[in-house]
Amino acid sequence: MTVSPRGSARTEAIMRTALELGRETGYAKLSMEAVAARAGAGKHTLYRRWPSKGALLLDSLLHLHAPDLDYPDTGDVVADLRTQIHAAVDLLGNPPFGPLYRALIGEAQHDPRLAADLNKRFVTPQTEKTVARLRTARERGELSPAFDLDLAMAVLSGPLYFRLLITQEPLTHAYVDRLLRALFDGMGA
Amino acid sequence: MTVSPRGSARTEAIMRTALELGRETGYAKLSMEAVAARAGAGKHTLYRRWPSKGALLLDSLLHLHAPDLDYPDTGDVVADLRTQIHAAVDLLGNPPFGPLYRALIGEAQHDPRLAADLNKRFVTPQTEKTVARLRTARERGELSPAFDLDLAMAVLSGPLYFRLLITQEPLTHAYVDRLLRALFDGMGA
Amino acid sequence: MTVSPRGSARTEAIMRTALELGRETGYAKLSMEAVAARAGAGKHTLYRRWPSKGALLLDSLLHLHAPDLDYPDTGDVVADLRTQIHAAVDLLGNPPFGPLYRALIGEAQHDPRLAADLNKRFVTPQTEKTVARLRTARERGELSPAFDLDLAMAVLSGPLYFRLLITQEPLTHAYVDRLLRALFDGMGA
Amino acid sequence: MTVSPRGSARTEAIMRTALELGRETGYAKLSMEAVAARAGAGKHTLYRRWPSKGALLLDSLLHLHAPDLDYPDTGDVVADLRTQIHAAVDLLGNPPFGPLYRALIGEAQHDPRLAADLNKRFVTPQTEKTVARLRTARERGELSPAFDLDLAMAVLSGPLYFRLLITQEPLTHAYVDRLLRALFDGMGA
DNA sequence: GATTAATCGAGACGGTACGTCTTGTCTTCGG
DNA sequence: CCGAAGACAAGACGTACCGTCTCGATTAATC
Repeated sequence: MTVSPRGSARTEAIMRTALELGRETGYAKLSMEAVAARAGAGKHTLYRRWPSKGALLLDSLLHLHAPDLDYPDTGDVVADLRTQIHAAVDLLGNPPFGPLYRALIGEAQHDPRLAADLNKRFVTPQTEKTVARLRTARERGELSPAFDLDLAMAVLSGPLYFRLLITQEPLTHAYVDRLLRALFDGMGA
Repeated sequence: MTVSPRGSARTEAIMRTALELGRETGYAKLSMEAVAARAGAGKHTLYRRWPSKGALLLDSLLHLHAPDLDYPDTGDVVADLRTQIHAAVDLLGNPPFGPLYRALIGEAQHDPRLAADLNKRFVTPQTEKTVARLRTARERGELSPAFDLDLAMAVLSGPLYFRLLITQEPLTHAYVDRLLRALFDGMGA
Repeated sequence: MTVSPRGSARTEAIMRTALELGRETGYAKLSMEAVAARAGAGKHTLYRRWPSKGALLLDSLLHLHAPDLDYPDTGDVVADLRTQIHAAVDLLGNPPFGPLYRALIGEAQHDPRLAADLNKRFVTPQTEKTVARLRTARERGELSPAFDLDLAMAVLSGPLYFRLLITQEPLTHAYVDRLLRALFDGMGA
Repeated sequence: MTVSPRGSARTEAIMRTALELGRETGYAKLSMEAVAARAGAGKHTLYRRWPSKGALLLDSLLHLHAPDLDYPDTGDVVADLRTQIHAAVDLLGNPPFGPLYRALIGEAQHDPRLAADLNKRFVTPQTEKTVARLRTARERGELSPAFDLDLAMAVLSGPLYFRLLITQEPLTHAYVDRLLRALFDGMGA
């Protein structure tokens, strides 16, 4: 990608401003107009780079809070999952990432392009890392050959997103641990 | 001269119009203005009843598609959950309820009052019914005394909402069955 | 509990409230709605009596500040005119009558019915009194038989209204005296 | 795609539309909304230029009917005044200027900023021209050194405005002539 | 005194316009 | 020649009044 250094500097400044405003006023009150004004940029300059405020914010979030959610591999899959999901939950459940991420998912419900982007650039990579770590464990025999990797992923993520988006209860480490126990030790039915 | 119906007649007519427009144009393009115009109502009449288009749509959805998601009790808890969650998934995963419900959850991400309403009037009642049915089963000894009711609820709901809101994969009966099997038979870890 | 007065008592109370509000907020911010609310009256009760806020205010002004602008007849026409026009100018040039009267004339520019009422109930009676006093003087020989009564009237009133409505300079006794001198002694052309 | 004219072209088009609508529907029924719609302009574009419909109409009237009321100087002050006031009366007493001018004066009664503008941009310049012509005559000795210029001005204008705004009798040349005669020949008191 | 009939308050209702805001496109002009 | 600055059309926002209309509750006049 051949962007002039001046261009990318401009781009970064705008993204920084977007996050700043997002943090201050919340996503709902954020407008391309306001970001342009605050950043001292023309609106055209924003629209040239991002098609919507959702795209701008997604980009800003990923560039400036580039989440480092890579999996450790200590040999103990449960411990590794625990480590990593605790980190994920700390990221998603707290400012500044959390509220903006929630807002982006909200926006994505009426904007299919944003939904696709969000999936492609954040959700899918994360889920794939988790599935990959589980697969490694299954290959090593830590998990039964019939272990349903995708379903396990969903059982871990789903309840967290449900809390984040629906009930808005806090995402705690304790809750993650309950989920892991249920997943690997069973519900005791 | 045409007399405007008062009170609840007016209210219902507006809600019907709101859903109609919601179905036609989608939530994003819906405006209080348009609903008022189509319903032949003054804007004030809408704002007198609902503080936002989110509130209007939530109300419309619940009044006019009053979901009948009561649990059967055949004595077999797994079969009963299956019956009921299949029904829930048919409702949430298809028009007209599905898309509008998704949109409302989206809107709720920037509107705390709507989020609270959504929980109070739809989500919480549904989860409580599920938890109640599970509790009955536990009291009868169908489930172990240590069975974590809330967690089970979350394991069933979470992945469905994750599909609905994040990955937008279809909500199938088969997927529900996979979840139920995982919950009651374990993951085979 | 609260007793609603009927008939003319109600009417007077509303008029009093109208003037009160007019004084406080100015004519522009006055609304039938506000008068009704402040007076603890239904809007219907106002519209039953007056077709517009202009009509209400005109009525209120004339009933509650019933101007006593009758002419003295001391035998000296100039002195009598002077007395009376000084009084008129004190009324029109000062609160509460002045500002509301100005506003009514303003409103009358887009409301022909109000214009007609204003003329019939206030302006014409006043001019006729002046003309009558002048006619008496002419009949007594104080003025020449060719003296143009209507024109004299206009020369006295016109400049005062011009100040009131256009330049908004104060209406002073001194200015009235200058006008009277010009009228009776000539401009010295 | 149609390109919207910018700047002064847009401004003129809007003013033309405003007068057009003013003529058709009258000032009272005129709305910023309607002007914007008819002109194919956004409402913001109107509000960017004028703070109120009064300001818009005043501007429109002065730009598009720029009254040419300059005084001739034939050496005969009475004849010159007569010529010029006849012209003024033709302008003020007839459409399209007359009714809109009346409406503006009406509006100015509740809008001090409009009142100030009206004075500054129309009334004062006209009166000053008249006073200047009279002053020239006084300096030449056509009028007595004691001749009260401002008062003469008021005696000529006042009755005309009185007719325009209060009694709504027509502004005729004959009436102007009566006024001039009274002013220069006296009332014959 | 009981029964009408009118009058009242309260405020819902369909409308219209307000003045503000944001969106995404298009122009202008300075560096 | 690019980019800031912002003009522009479009149209929704939420508010304010308009004048009409129900709705019961009071009140006064008639029986």
